[in-house]
Amino acid sequence: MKVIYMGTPDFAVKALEVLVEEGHEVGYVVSQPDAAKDRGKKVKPTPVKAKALEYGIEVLAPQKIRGNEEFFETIKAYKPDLIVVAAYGKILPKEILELPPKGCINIHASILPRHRGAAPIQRAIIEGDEETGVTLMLMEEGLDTGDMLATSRIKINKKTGGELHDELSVIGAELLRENLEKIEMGQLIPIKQDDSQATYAQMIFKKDAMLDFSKSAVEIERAIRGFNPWPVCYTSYNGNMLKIWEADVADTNNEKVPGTILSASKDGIEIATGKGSLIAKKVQVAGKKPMKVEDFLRGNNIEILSVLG
RNA sequence: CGCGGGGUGGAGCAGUUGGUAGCUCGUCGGGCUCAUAACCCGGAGGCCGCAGGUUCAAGUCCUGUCCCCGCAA
Repeated sequence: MKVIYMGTPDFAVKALEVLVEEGHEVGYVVSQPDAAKDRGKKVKPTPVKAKALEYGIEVLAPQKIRGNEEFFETIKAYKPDLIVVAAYGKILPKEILELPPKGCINIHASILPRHRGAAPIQRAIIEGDEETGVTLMLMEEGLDTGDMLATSRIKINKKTGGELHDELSVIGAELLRENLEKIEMGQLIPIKQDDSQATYAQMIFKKDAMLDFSKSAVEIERAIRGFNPWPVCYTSYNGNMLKIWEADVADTNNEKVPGTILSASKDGIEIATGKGSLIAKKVQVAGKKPMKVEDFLRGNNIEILSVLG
């Protein structure tokens, strides 16, 4: 098939590889415009763009999609059979959705209709879901509201946002691979989403990762896991930023103010929360790499009973 | 050239007004002990990121360079 692929971050790289590996003609790859990011303000291509360039595929990175005549005419002239989208980052207008005969197919990192939207992977962890997955769906104008074509499920267990992200990226790409032929043949049966069960996974901002010790230790641990490796839950200790990369939950009940450091040893730094206590296992301070509490304590003194936040 | 912190024995940190390096842990050997992640004794291990400069003398001052990290986007 003649395919146009739209995607931006790491999550979307695998699916592009699958399209190429399966022998489809990817005429264009559409990605977000390069932006000055990271330390030093260096402009870097998006992961998907980088992969496309490796393949020698022409990359389009329009600033705007809606009302962009030049862009629309370009892809229209290509006459794609199918458009595949994975974490592209922009809403596609109706005219593009209706362009390819086989439709626009999206790879979404959740079992729809749960977690529609921007950050389905992290939100699934944070909200304590037992499992999540990937959904292959036909796109329509609403945000992740289209009919579902196929799903693949996976247990979350104690995975971090990063681990789950990587697994779902592969699972999503494989789900696409398994269904490409059926898509081409029109053999998949679209299943309507039950809108009454829909939830939205809001985009994540750095401030979302600020720790609130008045919550239960269980909830906090999930946030720490979900926000790892980005933005990483943080609090402050003596006015300095302290990130917590990994933590366990303990039943220990106490009367201390949430955020109070109860103890500190090689086994972790125990912190009082609204319910139960949290045991930080891996932490990081500004300018340093994340390190096990055991290592951290060798060179840093932690004052017991001081309060974080 | 966006702002800032840092690169010191395997790990995490100290290192004062420049005078050849110290702590905690680990590690190796020995001892105590029913036993131990405990305790005691002893040992190994560092061209102090790299290059140059100032100096009688630099981890410690100056310049350049590489790498890591926090913030901001």
